[in-house]
This record gives sequence, structure tokens and C-alpha cells, in this order.
Amino acid sequence: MSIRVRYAPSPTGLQHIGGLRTALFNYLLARSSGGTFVLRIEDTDRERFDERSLQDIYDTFQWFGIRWDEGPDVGGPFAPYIQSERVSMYREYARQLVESGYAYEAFDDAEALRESREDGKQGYEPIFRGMSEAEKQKYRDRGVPPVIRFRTPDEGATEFEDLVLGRVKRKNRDIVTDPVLLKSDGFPTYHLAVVVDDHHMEISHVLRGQEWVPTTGLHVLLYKAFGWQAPAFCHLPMVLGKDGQKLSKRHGATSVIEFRNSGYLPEAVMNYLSRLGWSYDDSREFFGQADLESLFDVEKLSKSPAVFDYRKLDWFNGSYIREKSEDELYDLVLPFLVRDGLVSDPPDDAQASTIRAAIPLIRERLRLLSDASGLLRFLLQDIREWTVDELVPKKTAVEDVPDYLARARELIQDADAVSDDVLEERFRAAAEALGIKLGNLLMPLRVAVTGSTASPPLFGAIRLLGVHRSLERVDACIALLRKEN
RNA sequence: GGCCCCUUCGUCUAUCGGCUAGGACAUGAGAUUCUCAUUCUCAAAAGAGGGGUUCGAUUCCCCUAGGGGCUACCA
Repeated sequence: MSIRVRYAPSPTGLQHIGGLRTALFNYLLARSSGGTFVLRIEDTDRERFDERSLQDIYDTFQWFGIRWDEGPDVGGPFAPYIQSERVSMYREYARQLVESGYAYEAFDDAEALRESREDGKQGYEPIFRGMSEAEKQKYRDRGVPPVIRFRTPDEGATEFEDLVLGRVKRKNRDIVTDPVLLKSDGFPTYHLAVVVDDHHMEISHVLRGQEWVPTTGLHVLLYKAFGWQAPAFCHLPMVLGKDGQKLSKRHGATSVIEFRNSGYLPEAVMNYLSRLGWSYDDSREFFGQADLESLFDVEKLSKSPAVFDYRKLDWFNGSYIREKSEDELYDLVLPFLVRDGLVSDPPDDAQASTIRAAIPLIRERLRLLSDASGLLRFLLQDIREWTVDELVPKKTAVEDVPDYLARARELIQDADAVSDDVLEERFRAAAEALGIKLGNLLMPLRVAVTGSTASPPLFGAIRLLGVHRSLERVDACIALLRKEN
């Protein structure tokens, strides 16, 4: 039997990086096994539904580079793939469970239930479980909308085989008492919808986060009540923040769109995510999408939770950036320069050629695509002011610096016409003549030209900016320092 | 509180009874270098604790501890 898996996000907010990993592992299992990957939208919570979410799901996966074989936008043999369009089905199955005695109507006051929970009361007292029809009719007559609750067994135990965890066993009385299957608004809860849909969509493997382990017993009970065969379960280790808590906002970026906007490459994110809870061997770190699609194996999934390490992601990102060609990097970096207001949209010819020429100089200095703005700002914007502190090298008298700059000024006059090596030799000789270190001659020039003590290679930067403009900046700095003195 | 799951360097992980416990990120030191970065070399860094089982346990079992998750008419 062929493998069918699904990623089933609920459109209640932006796609989470942890959800992206769940989706990735599902996708990889499908690809590595020649199976099918399904996208299903679980929008049964009308209160938390968020308009932008659906589009965010599409945008996220388009950027990430994985696509589904069946889903709301591409269709498929089990359409519709949006749960709100399948409600009649859930109602039908809920009714069926009531008829077969596995479920019953209840007329609880949702508000009262919520309040008692807030008072610290735990569990549900199944007062409607054995109530007579006549008694229930009174509620109906009063117009109280019913919910349908599952009748959890008091005796026995339920167990399932998990591909990661092994055998998981639970006493039935420890499973939440009589959970709601169909809400009073006529929509199903997750438990009903997921079981009905996974069965009808012929899902063979359920890969989801470990937070679902406690409720899997209920799902198994539901499969039994329907007389259906349950899929294989595979609970993925959770993704945590630095402090060991579930990854959340306060740990940093969590929505996929934030990673994208921060300048992460999808292949770096994919590579990093693939290592959270999954491993291949004892040494390999780099996995491209094609590698993962063929190498992924649930056997190598781990049980323990993984802490999300932004620094390692950064390292991956820098590595992948360095592998890009100059043309690719140009296209990748441009949107960030536009966003940061450094170039027009689209850039004019001068800007475009400047940036293209600068790419080789900044490539190995980028950890994030967005770092390009800081690195190229001196080329694309005027420098309004310099800090004297930066212009003056350590252990150097302020009054000496204008002389150094004046000397440097002479040496770069024909920078366009000579090589780096020649320029460097000149500066070495000049530094020696002045009796100072090469760095102390170059640093004021660097700060004058680039506005920063950290920059791309100086001579290259000068040519990119243009000798003329470079000289202007040097002159401005000389004037500034003289005034300061 | 109850239930469930988890436990190897700070972090991600390898090890499926024989280990001088391997790799990567991060960290530290050094080399290269006009700054920054890249690159390279080296270093430090782990089997939660206690019982078993076994010739032999990081690997298997139990207990304790710690961490996490769930405990909704949310998913």
C-alpha cells in the first residue's frame, strides 16, 4: 500500500517554524517513499479563524520550495481539502456514533464549563451521559443547542504503536472524559475531524508533534468506534526555545515569514530544520532538498525534544549564501536593499551595476541576506557624519591623522588604474616612511571612505565608490579633524 | 494535582552490549589577512543519580530526580 501523509495546519495565524518542520517531515516521507503529500486546512475553529492565514500558508510553502500533491488549490481525488467545506460529513458521522451508542447529546452551558475550569476544577462530569430522552427533550424545548460528546470507556486501556515512541499505552479512564466531538455551532472538534478526514483521505501515516501523544488514545478509540483501521502514528519530537520551553515569540522569530524577512535562505532553513529530530550519520551536515527527498527515513527520527539554535541556522545560512553565484546573490539581495531604502525600485542602471560589482566583495561577509544593506550603505548613500573616535586609530594622536589621510589621499588618486598589490605596496612604503603601522594608515582611510571600521576590502571599496567621491570623503574627514583639533 | 513522553559536550546529534564516547554549531587559542569576514589548525567540553541483568553497560530493565507536553464546545 502506498504511503499517504498530510500536513494539516489550522488557519489561525502565521505559519510557525515548528509547523514548517512537521510539514517538511511529512513531505520528505512522501517523497522518499514514492508516496503522496496532502495539504488539508483545518479551519473548524471559527472564532480563531484568521483571513490572512490561508494566503500565508501558500506563500510560506512557495518560498520554502515544497508543494503538495493534493490540496485545496490543486485539488485531488478526496476534495474538498478544507474542513469547513466538509461539515455535513462530520455531522453525519457524529450522528452515526450517537446511533451506535458511542456518543450522546449533551446540553452543557459552555460558559459555565469554562468558568468552572477557571476555578481550578478539572475533568468533566458527564451528567448527560445517562440522561433519559424525556429529560433531554426539555433542553431541546428550551432551545439549548446540543453538542455531541464521545462516551469514553471507564474500563480497559487503549494502546497504539508509534513509529518513534514504540508502544504507547493508556488507561481509558485517563483519557479525557467524554470529549466534545461536534460543537454547538455544528462544527467538529479536531478529534472528530481529524479521524474522519484521515480515514477518508486514506492517510497511511500521521506525522505530527508530540503534543498530540496524550490525545492519540482518544483517536484510536474513535477509529474503533467507527470500525476503521487506524493509520500508523509517528510523533515528532517537539521544538523548544533556549530555555527548554516550547518555542515561542520571546525566543525570537517563530513565524516563517519573519525568517524570510530577516534574510534567511529557504534551503538553509530546510537543511537546519531537517536536523531537528532527525539525523543521517555521524558526520554529514549538509543536505540539499534532493538529498533529503531520497535519504529521509523515519527510522532515524529521535525521541527527545530539540532546542532551536538560531546561531547554527545562521551558520547554515552563511554557508548557503557563499555557494550562490554572483547573479543569484544579486537577485536575492536586491529586495532587501530596496526595502531598506538604499536603491530605487527598480534600481537604476548605475545602482544595479554598482551592486553587481560589489557582490563578490560582500559575499563571504553575509550571514543574512539583509546584512547586505549595512555592508553596501556607504556605496548607495552619502555619509553625513563621521565619528572622530573611529577615524583615529588606537594609540594615535588626533593631530596626526589629517596628515595620514592627506598622504593616503595622494596614494589613491589613480586607484582605478593600478592593482590592489601595487596600492598595498605603496601604503606599506608610506606607512614605513611615516613610522606607523600599515593598519594605522589604512584605518582612517577606511573610516573616511566607508564610514565604518569594518568594511569590504578597502581598495575595492574605493573603486566601487569612485576615486572622486572617495577623495571628497577623505577631504571632508581631514577638515573635520582639523576643526576638531 | 493527574496522566503521558523524554534524558550523551552549552546546543543539534552519532553510538542499535566491547568507547581511547565521533561529528557539527557556539566558545577559547593560533595561522592567514589592510578592517570585518572567509578559510585553516588546535583546545576545552557529555553518557542525571541509584540499583539491577551481563564476562562487559552510554547502550537492556527498574526506581528516583529533572525537563517537557496534555488535562477546552483550540488545534
